[in-house]
Formats: sequence, structure tokens, C-alpha cells
Amino acid sequence: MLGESLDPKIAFGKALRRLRKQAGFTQEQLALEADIRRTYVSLIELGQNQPTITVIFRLAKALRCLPSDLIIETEKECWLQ
Amino acid sequence: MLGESLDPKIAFGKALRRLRKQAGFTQEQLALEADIRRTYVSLIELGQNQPTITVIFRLAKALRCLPSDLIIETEKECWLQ
DNA sequence: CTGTAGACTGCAGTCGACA
DNA sequence: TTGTCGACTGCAGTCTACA
Repeated sequence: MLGESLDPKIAFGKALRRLRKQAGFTQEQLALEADIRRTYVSLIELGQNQPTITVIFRLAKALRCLPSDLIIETEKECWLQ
Repeated sequence: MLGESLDPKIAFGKALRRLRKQAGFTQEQLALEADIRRTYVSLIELGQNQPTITVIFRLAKALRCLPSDLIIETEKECWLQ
């Protein structure tokens, strides 16, 4: 059977970390560009906090991608495996 | 010049209302399927509250669409005008 | 059918410091 | 470079009730 679908907040954290590294950013650089705190980026990536839509848009802008791209990557983490 | 980009939480509310009506749901039916409160759906659609990623995923499931589709519609409200 | 209102609980998000 | 910890503020999200 196919694996259980992953909690969206866990999946988002994994997707964010993957995209951040692809972009060659540290958590600190990403936080700076997204205007949020570095410690909060850490919590999100670890799936210990879930972002609101405003934060999702800020992170996408900082990563120079569309918010929908971030969500598409999250869906992959959620459902592909 | 192009119009100011709309606040994501306002844009999300507009997109949600549009998709909900397209699906032929009332706020109450949507809330029931998404397992959130009807009054909260109202607040989101009016842009008075912004959802977390968990709520975005629940709403998309209830609307039988992908979370990324919901965000794509939000981007349209944000940037196309 | 939808908006609103008040009061409430838990967590999103901040801040500073240290391993 | 990232995780963690404690303490904090504001808001996400609930509940009930009424226009």
C-alpha cells in the first residue's frame, strides 16, 4: 500500500529546506530576504511550526520562486512516498 | 504602472470564495468537509484571518483541488490586477 | 446563507543567548 | 551554520448566539 500522506507542516519543512539549499542560501540569508527570524526558519524546516500564507509568500519571494511552486514541492513531499 | 500587489490574505479569501462558488458549495458545506468552523470560513473569505498551511490543505481537499491550485488562484488575485 | 461579536485557548512568530 | 531554550506578544482558530 501507498504510504500515509505526510503532515503538511512536516512536508513543507522538507520542501523548504530542499529549495533553500538548491538556491544556495543559508537559513540566515533566507530569513534576511524574507524578513523573518532565522530561528523561525529553523523551526519551520524541522516541522515544529507551520507557516501562515503570508509567510509562505515571503519565503517564495526570497527564494525567487512562486508560492505555488513551494506548495507543489510540498505536495511532492506529502504524496510521492 | 501595474497595480500594487494585493495582500496574500485578502487574495486568498477572494480565490477561496471564487472556487467555493464554482464547486457549488455553501460556506457551511465547505466547512463541514474541511473540518473547520463555518464562521472561520467566513472570516478567511473576507480576508480578516489568514490560514495556516494545514488549513489550506484541508480546504483544497474539500474543494477536490490541489493545494497548489488554490495558491495559483491566489496568485492570480494577487498579481493579475 | 452569511456576517458579526465577544470571549476564549493554543500556537504562530519574536527575541536573546548559547551550545 | 544550525538547533534549542525560555519567555514573551499577537493572532489563528473555536464556540455560541443573533441579525
